[in-house]
This record gives sequence, C-alpha cells and structure tokens, in this order.
Amino acid sequence: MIPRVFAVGGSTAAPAIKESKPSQLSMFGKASPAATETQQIISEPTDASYQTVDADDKINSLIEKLKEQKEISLAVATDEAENFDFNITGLAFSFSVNEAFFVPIKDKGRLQDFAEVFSSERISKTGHNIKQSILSLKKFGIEMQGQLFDTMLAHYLIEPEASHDLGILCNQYLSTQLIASDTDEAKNYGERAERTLQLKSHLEKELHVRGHWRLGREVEMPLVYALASMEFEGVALDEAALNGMSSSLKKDSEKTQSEIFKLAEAEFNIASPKQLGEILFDKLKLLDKAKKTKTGQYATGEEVLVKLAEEHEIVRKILDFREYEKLRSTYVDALPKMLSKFDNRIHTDYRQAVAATGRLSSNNPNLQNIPIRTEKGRQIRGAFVPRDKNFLTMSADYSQIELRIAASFAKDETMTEAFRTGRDIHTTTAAKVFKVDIDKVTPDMRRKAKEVNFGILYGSTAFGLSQNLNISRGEATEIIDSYFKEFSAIKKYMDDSINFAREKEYVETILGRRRYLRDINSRNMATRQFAERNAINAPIQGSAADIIKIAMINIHRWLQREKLKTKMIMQVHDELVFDLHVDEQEIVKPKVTELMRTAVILDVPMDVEVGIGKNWLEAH
DNA sequence: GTGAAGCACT
DNA sequence: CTCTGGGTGCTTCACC
Repeated sequence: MIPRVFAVGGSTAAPAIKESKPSQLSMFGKASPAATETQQIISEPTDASYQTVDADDKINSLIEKLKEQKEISLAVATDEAENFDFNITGLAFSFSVNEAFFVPIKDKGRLQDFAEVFSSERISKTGHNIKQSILSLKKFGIEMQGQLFDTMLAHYLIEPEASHDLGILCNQYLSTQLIASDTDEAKNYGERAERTLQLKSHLEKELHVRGHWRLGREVEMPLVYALASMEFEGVALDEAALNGMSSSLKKDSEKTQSEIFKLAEAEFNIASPKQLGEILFDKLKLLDKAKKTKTGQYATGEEVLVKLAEEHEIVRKILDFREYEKLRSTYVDALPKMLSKFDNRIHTDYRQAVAATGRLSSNNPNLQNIPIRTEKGRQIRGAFVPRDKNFLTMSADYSQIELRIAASFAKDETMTEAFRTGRDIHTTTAAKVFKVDIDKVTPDMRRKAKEVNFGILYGSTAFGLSQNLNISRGEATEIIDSYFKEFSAIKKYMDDSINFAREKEYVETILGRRRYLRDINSRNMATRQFAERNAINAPIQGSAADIIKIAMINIHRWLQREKLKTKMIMQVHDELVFDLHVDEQEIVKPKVTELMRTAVILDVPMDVEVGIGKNWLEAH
C-alpha cells in the first residue's frame, strides 16, 4: 500500500477534507496545550567511535547489520563539482548512539553493494538535508525508498526563521560541538550521520509538542522524494535560441548605451547607480529634490525612473538598457553555463527550509524567477523545452489560489460566490467597489480592483495602493473603504488574524505550519506594522504553499505508481511544469488537474489552468 | 568577501 | 505624522 497524503492521491482519489476550517484551526489538529519546555540535555560522552570501513569482509558485515535495522541515519559524501557533475566519495551510516561507519567510495560498483539497504521500504532513513543524499545516489542509479526523517526539515517546522545548520542544532539540542576536521572525511561524515540520529529523537518530541508531527510526516518528509526527482530529471534548454537572444540583446544594449551617452553628453557606467544618479540629478537636474537611499546616494530604481520618463528621453533608454542587461546577464548568458555535462540539462536546487512562510525556493539556478512580463523576457521561456521529441511541456497552475484561500478563510459570501460561479474575480470586485453593474466595469476599474485584491493579500495600505496605481491617497482611501464595506468578512478576517497573532505571537497555515511574529506587540510602530502585514499574509501564502506541496506529493506518487514517462520538473509557487510524454497527454492532463484541485478542499473551489506546448512559453 | 542597489518571479 | 505590499535569488558595483 502506497502511503498517501490525507486520503487523497492514488487512483481512488477522494477529497480528503470535507469540511472547511477557520484559518487558525489546523487541519492536523492541535498538540498538547503544554508550552514547549526546553529540555535539559545531559552532556554526551565524548568517546564516539567513527570507523572507516574499507575491507570487503567488513563492508559485507556492515551491510548485514544495516539490513537488520528498522531505521538508519546516513550521509552521502560528494566532491564539490558544480552543475550536477559531482561524484560520490563516501557513505556514512549510523544506527546507534556514538557509533558511525564511513565507507570510502573509490569505485562506483561499490555503491551497488548497498543498493538493497537504500531501496528497502522496511528501513527508514534519517538525514540532515537528506534530499542531497537521495539525489546523489539517484544520479548513480540507486533509488532510495522508505520513510524519511530529515532533521533540517523538522527544525524548519519548529523554528522556520532560525538557522538549521547541523552544527548549531548540535549545540542547541545535544550540547556538543561538531569536530569538523579539514582532512578526515570519515570523521566528518560519520559524525554528521551519528549526530543526526541523536537529533532526531529530540526533534521528534518537539514536533509532537507543537502539533507539527503530521505536517512533517505527511507533507515535508514525503515531499523530499518529489523534489529529488524533479531536480534529478532537470530541464532542457534550447541553447541555439538563447545564443540568438544573447547577440540580439547585446546589440540592443550597445545601441541604447551609445544613445544614452549622447543624450548625457558623457560616458559613464550606466550599471553604476552612483554614477547614474550623478548624471541624472547633478548634471541633468531631472529633479530638484531627488530621493536618496539609506547610504546617501540618489535613488535610481525603476519606481523613480518611471515617474521621470516624461521628463527626458534618456530615462526611457536607461530603463531599456537595464532590462536588456538584466535579461542577458541573469538568464540568457547564465543559464547555458549551468547545463550539466551529465545529461545536458539544468538541475536546480529546491530549498525546502528557507522561506519563512513555507514556500520553496529555487537556486543554482533560480527557476522561479524566469521572466514573463515583458516581450523580450517572455522569449526566454521559449527556450525551456522538453527533453526530446517524444515530449511536450505541460504547465498547470492554480488560478488565484491566494485570493481563494482568503475568501475561504474569511468565509466571505460575496467573494466565495464569485469564485463558485466562476466569474472574473477582479471584474466582480470592481463592480462591487465602484457600485456599477458587471457589464459597466471599465478596464481601468478592473485594473484598480485587481491591485486592491493583491494589496489585501499583502496587508497593503492606502499609501501603497496610491503608489501602485499612481492615484491620490484620498482616492486610494475611498477605494479601500468601499472594498471593506463590500467585503466585510475579509476585513474581519484580517483583524482576526492580527488579534490571533497578538495573543499567540504566531500565526498558522491550514496545516498548522507556524510563523512566529514576535514583533507583533512591539512599541515601535513600523516594526509592529510589519509584523501585522505578516500576520495577514503568512497564513495565506503559507497555506497556498501547503496545498501545492500536497498536490506535488500525490502527483509524484501517481506518476511513479503508474510508471509513466511523464515527469514533474518545476514548481513556481502556484504552478507545476511537466515533461509530458506525447502518448500520455490524455491520462496525465486530467489527472494532474484533479490532484491539484482536490489536494485540499476549501469552501471555495480551486481552479487549475493547464496548457500544453512545444516549450514553456507555449504551454502557458 | 560583504553589503547595497536594483530587479526577475509569484 | 511615524511608515508604508508578502516571499524569494542573482548580478553588479563599490568598498573593505
């Protein structure tokens, strides 16, 4: 029986959560009310044994011992080659306190000896950032299986914004230092495996106390397999297309640069905010009272420049120059350099314990900020292509997930009804706010309503709205007042969130993931207001993260169980991207849609938009 | 090496 | 009138 998240997933997928819950009530229920007591840790003996196991007979008896275990702690040692071109240099294991074994890997054949241990469903695996170990083994043909426990992820649930560094956790929970030798790999990795095993029991207790056990066991830990798979599969690029864009952007950029120099009657480094500020404000005097940054330089950010665009034609050209250089340096030229020699694909690293709200982040490279807004930027998505001619790109994204979550948590009848009947939410909002019939909503009214809807999720103020819409503060205040009158349950929900935070000093997502807001009662107004915006935003953004994580787990399990060739390859917060096998379109498209829609059932239905194309741009 | 500024995404 | 939209990661400049 394949374990499932909630009751969802698998071919018999049934909506798991029938009734909706108020946002501050965890679907996973509450833990014991007792406050978390920091336990007094008894200092550990220091005679730990970290043995290097190199001889065949010793290795065989280690393997036999490993097979007898119900749980083992492990750490896979690798060299530091970048772009997924690393090698495995050793394996560390621990299954009893103060004892660890390190097996140097000089020949990849040796890994096979351990394959049965790694792939055993009976042996659960513990690690600190265990995704790295799973991925390393996967690259060399070994498939990890079995229940996971990751001490990094456990601590992330307990204290999301703290450091989850193994050494620091050892200090905190075990009152021990890591030795961290420069030369002795066996000692380093053996120690890591052994300390991780010890940490596990401390963190498990802590998870229970805080009511995060199921969130860990059923979401964060299983998600590791899905992420390791996505990273392993990687993403293919159309290098020729990117090369073309690079030349073209370079030409555009050089042309724009010379035009800027001519207009400025000077040559300078446009990429230097300091030099640019001096040209615009000292030499050309585009503003009498130019804004300064913290460090006393002139502010030359996009916000400032857009408002000056009418003043002087140089400003538009500077914005263009910035766009071209950004696209070229960050994407068009950088991405091809990150293609792996292993399979000529891009392998990002999804970080599961970084974002304070529960979102993932992506780095080396960041695949979650590939351009889409401008036309030249969009073209970059066209270079994200399927792995070969038998595949297409499929993109599936949640439509307005955060606003739906807010409507559901707030139990706002007006907004819930709009989502239930499938009406355009921004148009509906505009009709309410501006008190006109739906068919009398102008594009400008819709634009304003859309901005308010976004602003709500971020705890934005009249000032923020006026800045974004370039309208007066008075007008912004009027719009917001009208909004809260029409959507009074939204307003109440926001107040409730802040009050909950004031009392508890944290807020929670639908799965009970916490974000601590220790500044919520600060006497410093700016500090306090920042915490208040987080009190509104974190449960919504974090619940969206919870929901897509469940969907990812269920989709990954289904693709595996059905032995499909289609692979999930990217996550961009509310979007999942797939390498879709051409023969599997009719099976995969509806199933992915269904698994995303039903990951969690709210008062408001989830809408998922799916597109298929020859590249990421066309799939949208 | 590090912080600031700026900007790409959701 | 304080301050002023949540969350990330990457590149460049400028300075240490």
